[in-house]
Amino acid sequence: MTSGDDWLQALARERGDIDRSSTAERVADKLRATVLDGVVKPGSQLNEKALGEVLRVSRNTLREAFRLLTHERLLVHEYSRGVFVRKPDWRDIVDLYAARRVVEGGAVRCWPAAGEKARAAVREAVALGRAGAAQGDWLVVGTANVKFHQALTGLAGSSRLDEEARRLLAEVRLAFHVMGDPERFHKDYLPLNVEILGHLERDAVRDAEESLADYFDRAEKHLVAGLREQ
Amino acid sequence: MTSGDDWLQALARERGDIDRSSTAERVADKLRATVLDGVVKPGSQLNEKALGEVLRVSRNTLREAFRLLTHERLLVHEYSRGVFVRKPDWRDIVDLYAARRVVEGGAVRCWPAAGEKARAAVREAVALGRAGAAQGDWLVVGTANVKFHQALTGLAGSSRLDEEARRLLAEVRLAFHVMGDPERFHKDYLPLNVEILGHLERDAVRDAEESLADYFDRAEKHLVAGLREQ
DNA sequence: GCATATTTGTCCGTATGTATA
DNA sequence: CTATACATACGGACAAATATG
Repeated sequence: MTSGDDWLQALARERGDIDRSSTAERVADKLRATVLDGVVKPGSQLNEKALGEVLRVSRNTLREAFRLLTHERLLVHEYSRGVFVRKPDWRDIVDLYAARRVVEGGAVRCWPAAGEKARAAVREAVALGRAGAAQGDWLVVGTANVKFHQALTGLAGSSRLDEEARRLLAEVRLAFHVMGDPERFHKDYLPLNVEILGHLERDAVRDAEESLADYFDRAEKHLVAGLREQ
Repeated sequence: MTSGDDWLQALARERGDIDRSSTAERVADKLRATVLDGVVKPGSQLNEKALGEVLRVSRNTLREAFRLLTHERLLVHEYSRGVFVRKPDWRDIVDLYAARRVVEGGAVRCWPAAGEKARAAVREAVALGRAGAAQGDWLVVGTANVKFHQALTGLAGSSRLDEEARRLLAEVRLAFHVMGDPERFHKDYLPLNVEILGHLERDAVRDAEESLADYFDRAEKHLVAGLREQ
C-alpha cells in the first residue's frame, strides 16, 4: 500500500501546514476581523478573562494574540490596566497618509513593468466596486476600495510592501470606525479609482499618479476633519 | 521608617517601569544586535532554555522577544522545532529591493517639502561616511550607509515608513552575513551617496532618483550574485 | 482616605504533540 | 521502536496594580 501511504503522508503534511498557524494567531485573526468590522468600538477595553472564556483559550494564549495585534497597532496596551482597541487621532492620519503616498504612489509607477496578474487584480477591484455600487451595496464598495489600493501596491511585486500596505490600510479602516458611518463614505471615491485605472490602461502613469495624489489629499482631509471633531 | 518605605516603593515603581516596557524589548534589542552583528550565523538555532538561563529571563519573556524578531524577519519560527536565525536567499533580495525602490525612491521625492531636520540627517550620514572612509574604518562606513538610507526615508516624514525602512535595512544587513565580508562592501557605494546628496542640494530631485535607482541596481545585483553561490 | 473586589503581571508545573537520534 | 529533547497550550498560584463602594 505504498500509494496509500503517499496519500496519507500528503494529507498529514497538508494538515501540518494548517496547524502551523498557532492558536494565538487564529485568535488574533478572529479579533482582528472583529475590530476591523467595527463590532468592538475603538477605545473599548478587552477583558482577558471574559474573552478567554468566550474563545475557549487560556489567558496566556489570549495575551499572545493581544501582543500580535498590538504590534499591528490595532490594540494598545496600558500597563496594569489592560488592552484597548486603538483610537487613531488626526496626527496618526497625517503620518499614515504620508506613508501611503510613498508606498502606493511608488507602486503605481511600476505599472509598465508589472506582470499581467498584478494588473488584473487592479481591474478586478475596480469591477467589484462598480458592481457593488450598482446594487447599492456600500459594504462591497468599501472592501473593493481596500482591494483596489492593495492591488495598486501589488504592482511593485514585493510581498514585503504588500504586507506594509495591509497594515496601513487596516489602520485607516480603524480610523473610519472612530468616526461614524464608515462604509458609505467610500462611494465618493469610486469614480476616482475608475479614473486611475483608465490612466493606467493607457500607460499614462503620470496622470494616474496625479489622480492618486488627488485621492490621498481628499481622503486625508476628510479623515482629519472628522477626527478633529472628536 | 515610613520615609524609608516610601523610598523603597519609589524604587520598586521605577524598577517596574523599566521592567514592564522593556524586559522583552531589551532582550530583543540584545538579540537583534547579536544577529545583525553576525555573532550568531544565519541558520543557527536559538535554544529557549539555554538563552533564557544566560539572559536570566523567563521563557515567556524570551518567547515574546523571539516573536518580536520573527516579526522583523530576523528569526524564523518552525513549528515544534524552534527558532532559527533567518537565512535570506536571492529571492528575498529581489523582493526586498523592489520594496526599497518604492519606499526610498518615493521618499526622496519629498526632499523639496521636507523639513530642515530631515535634510540635516541626510547630510550628517554622508559626512559620517566620508569621515569613516578617511580613517579606513569600514564599520563606520557601513553604519553610515544604513543611516543614509534611513535618512532618505525620513524625508517623507512618516514614522510608520521609517519603521518599515528599519525593517527592510535590517533584513538586508542579515543577507550580508549570509555572504561573507559584509562591511568592506559598503565603501564602493559611498561616492554614490555623495552624488545623491549633491543632486538633492541643487533640488535636482529627478537626478537624485536616478542615482538612487543606480545604487539599488548595483547593490541588488551584488547581493543576488553572492547569494546564488550558496 | 480606606478597605475590598476585580483585573492584570509574572512565573511555574504539567500534559500533549512533534521531530530527531 | 524507543528515548530524548523541545515546543505548544493550559491552568493554577501569587504578587501587584487598579477600580469601586
